[in-house]
Amino acid sequence: MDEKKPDKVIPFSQPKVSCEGCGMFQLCLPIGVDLEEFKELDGIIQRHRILRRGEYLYRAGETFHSIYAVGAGSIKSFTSLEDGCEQVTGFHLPGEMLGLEAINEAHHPCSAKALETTNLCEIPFERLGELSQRIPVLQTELLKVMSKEILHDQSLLVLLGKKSADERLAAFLVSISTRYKQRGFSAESFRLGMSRNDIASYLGLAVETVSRLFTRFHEENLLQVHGKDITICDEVRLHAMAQNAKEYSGHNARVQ
Amino acid sequence: MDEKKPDKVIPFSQPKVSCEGCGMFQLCLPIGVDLEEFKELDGIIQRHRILRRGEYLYRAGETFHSIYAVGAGSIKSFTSLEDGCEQVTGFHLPGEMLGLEAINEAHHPCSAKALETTNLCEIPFERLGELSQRIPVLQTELLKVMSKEILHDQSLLVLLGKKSADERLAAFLVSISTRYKQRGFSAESFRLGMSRNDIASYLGLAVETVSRLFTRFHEENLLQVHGKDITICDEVRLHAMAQNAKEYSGHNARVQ
DNA sequence: CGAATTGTTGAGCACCTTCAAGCTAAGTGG
DNA sequence: CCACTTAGCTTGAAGGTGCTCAACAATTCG
Repeated sequence: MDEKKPDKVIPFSQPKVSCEGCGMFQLCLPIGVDLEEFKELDGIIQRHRILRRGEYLYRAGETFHSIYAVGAGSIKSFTSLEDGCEQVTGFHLPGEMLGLEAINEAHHPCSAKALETTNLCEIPFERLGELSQRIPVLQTELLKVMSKEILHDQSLLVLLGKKSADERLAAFLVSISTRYKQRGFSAESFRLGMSRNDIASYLGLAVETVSRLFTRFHEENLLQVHGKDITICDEVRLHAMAQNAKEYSGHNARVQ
Repeated sequence: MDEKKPDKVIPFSQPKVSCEGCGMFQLCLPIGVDLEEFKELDGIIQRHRILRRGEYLYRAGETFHSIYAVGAGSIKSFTSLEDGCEQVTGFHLPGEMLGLEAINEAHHPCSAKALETTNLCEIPFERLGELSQRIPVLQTELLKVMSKEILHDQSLLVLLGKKSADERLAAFLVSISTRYKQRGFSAESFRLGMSRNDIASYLGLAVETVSRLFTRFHEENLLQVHGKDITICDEVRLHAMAQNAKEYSGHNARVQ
């Protein structure tokens, strides 16, 4: 795990970049791991697994080995219900992790599928466990990532439990926008990798409702919508709406 | 479990029972921690914090120090929205843990309040971190508990995203029943510590709807309902309903 | 280019919410 | 101990939000 032959530079073809060379470097395991420690971590990570649109990363029921970090592209997590329909439980954008919900069990409780061509880092959980035994910061980071996931799910609970359809879509867009921004991408313009169906499932709405909302948001000059390409026009109002759809309308929300 | 100094018996007043003496012993940190290790864990746990009905364990925004395990009684977790109304995010029964969602932040993202007289063990997170650095099994267990929480939240997402009111209440009752059973209590008869309002919030429904459902379930001989005291009469049908309300009705669901 | 999948739009209706009133239970003070 | 107050629960009636069904448009893909 320590001694490294100079295999860092790979001839060509497969873009096998080490974490240090990866744009997502500070993002996957955010901070505080010093360089020596980091090399150990780098050593266990299996880099650049690539999936094409529609391919599965794992399926519900498969045995759990690794957690994953998204490099470029996007992934959806979902559970399939008895009657065949899916409930989308999360979208994973560049720099985000997935697979954490499986740690408790021997097998994955949900499936993960690429929404577009996506590359990921695979982190064998067994070895990550050993490693974080030795590297306190790593343990803390791991717990934080999991805690963050819990937090995210709970904010989703509020969304599904209390919010109207308007508020849900607004909150969804704000969330995506914020996450892109954190990763250094544009917060105003982005492409939604997922289908309207996926969005509807995630937000607990019918597809038709989501579709109607997009056109209405467009008419109200909140957004520019061209299929999957979204541009946020009135960020302030969208934020206000994400919290409370009734108060926003008409008069501008007070400008922060 | 073998050599014990006679410090087990405490003079009197404050019922300061060690974990070994606690009925929830194997439940909080389920398994596999050997005795020596366990004593270390036992050493950092602050036992028997007691709350009366309505008292807060912590409030949203307070700084995070500890996670908690419920001994007897029950706790609700909830976030308060801008407009004052609450979204209940979880109920915590004997043997279950709470506070995990705060690990990522310095402060608690939600509040926790006792639904009845409740005693808890407080586990300072800082020291638990150090300890699990030394005791691999403990680290694994901690991750598992968190992963389980994620899993639970995700099953709730499905509930709120896809299920009808009938299915939601049925699933809720099945969940409570199952959890009591796991802890060695009756799976058929139990008292719901929370108000109808709390249940409604948790399930994303109006209070009136929940109330109506209880009376309907009673009329259909699924349950006996006397205020907060519930007895499950037709467990099979309730289970079937929790998954798919339409298929269940009339004809018996196939018996497992 | 044609087939298939995905997205949009419209109309009607169902489920659940909202509003409103009465009821029960619990806690308080005289 | 009872009257009073208050909060919580139940029940009814009306209305709206979002769903279902259905047809059509647009996009993707072989």
